[in-house]
Amino acid sequence: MAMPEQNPRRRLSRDDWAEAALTAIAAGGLAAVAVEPLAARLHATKGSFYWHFANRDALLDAALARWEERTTTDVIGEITAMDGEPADRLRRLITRVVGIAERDAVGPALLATAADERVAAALDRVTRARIGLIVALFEDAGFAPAAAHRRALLAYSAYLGHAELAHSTPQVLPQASEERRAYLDDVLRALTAP
Amino acid sequence: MAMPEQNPRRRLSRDDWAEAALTAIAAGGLAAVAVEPLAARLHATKGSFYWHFANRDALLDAALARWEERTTTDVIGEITAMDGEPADRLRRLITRVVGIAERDAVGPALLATAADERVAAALDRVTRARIGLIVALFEDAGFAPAAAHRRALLAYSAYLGHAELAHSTPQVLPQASEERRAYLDDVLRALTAP
DNA sequence: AGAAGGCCATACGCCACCGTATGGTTCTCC
DNA sequence: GGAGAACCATACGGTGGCGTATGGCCTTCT
Repeated sequence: MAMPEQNPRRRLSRDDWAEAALTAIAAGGLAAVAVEPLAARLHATKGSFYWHFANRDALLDAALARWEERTTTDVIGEITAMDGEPADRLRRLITRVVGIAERDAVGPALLATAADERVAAALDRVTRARIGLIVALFEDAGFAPAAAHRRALLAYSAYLGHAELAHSTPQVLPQASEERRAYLDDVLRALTAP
Repeated sequence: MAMPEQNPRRRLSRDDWAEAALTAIAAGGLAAVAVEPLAARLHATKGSFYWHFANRDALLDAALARWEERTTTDVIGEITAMDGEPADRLRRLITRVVGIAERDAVGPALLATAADERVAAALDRVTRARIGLIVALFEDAGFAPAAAHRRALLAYSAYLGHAELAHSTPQVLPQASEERRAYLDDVLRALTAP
């Protein structure tokens, strides 16, 4: 719940607005991206906004691009650059990515607004990139392509569902860190079963 | 995309409005539930709405209650009333429920609006009921309580994720029915592994 | 120092939606 | 077949958000 827009910075950048838009999406979905309320949160007015952006749509585009890069490019780069056993890499990907998902609510919010064309396009790219990464990991782990794809789909579905649970009804998820570890172990065991 | 509100029925019931609200939620999230557009779709005016409901909030409550009953009570009743091997019941639950999920977009839309108190409450009840059912199935299948709970969580996460994928980027899911069968087999195998 | 342009506040018209008020239809039941 | 209730349309004021216009400040460069 950190609100980085509090510091008394006078002049705002385009990125400040995009970031605020992402915060709004996480909090209330696409519909929550409204220029005037955003301006209020940033202690500015529409005058500032409409200098940086042509309109609300342009802001959405910028926010989506920002999210897409942050949640795909960065993580995927980190994992592919990693070495070690496939099982280890899978484990690290999961722990890493689950941590991110539990903090960031933008993804779930966007999934609900897949009706919007631009959102659908961004989701499509992100989804394929992520699944592609997981498929590669399973293939490295020795699964045949078709089987690897199925397992990757299952793994990614479980990831998405976990992210949803984490931000909608987190109480049902294991809280204590030992329980979390046991759960992760079990998930990995199931996902990598014969 | 069936729009059941087309038939030239003159007078509307409370349930007609609730149903239209659910359709709107599925299409555009909570924010899409707007009285006047809904009235237009139903070929009526606000005059009708405000006779049946006190305000927009009352409509949301009614819609949520309707969804909650439909997606919990009904399915759970059907499965618990079922007999047969645990594995069979699990399989039938999955096929049954995945079919529903792929058609109905209300769940994903609500997950994105968990910020709303009433939505959170409904989600909490639905989530617990569903997970409870799955836990019971895994226990019947011979898993110890803790392990059954972990597996149920994984299964339910996968289900949620699958629902998300089905309505946001369905292209990544297996399309042909043989592929779907192979995928389902693999998922069941993974979920019920040692 | 002063001019130019980057950055922002204020004020305005517009539209979509909410909720209310009020009067008209259309059922239902005797 | 007429009274009362159920149901609905129309019209209205209020609010919040979008986008534009315009003028002012603040920085930067010369």
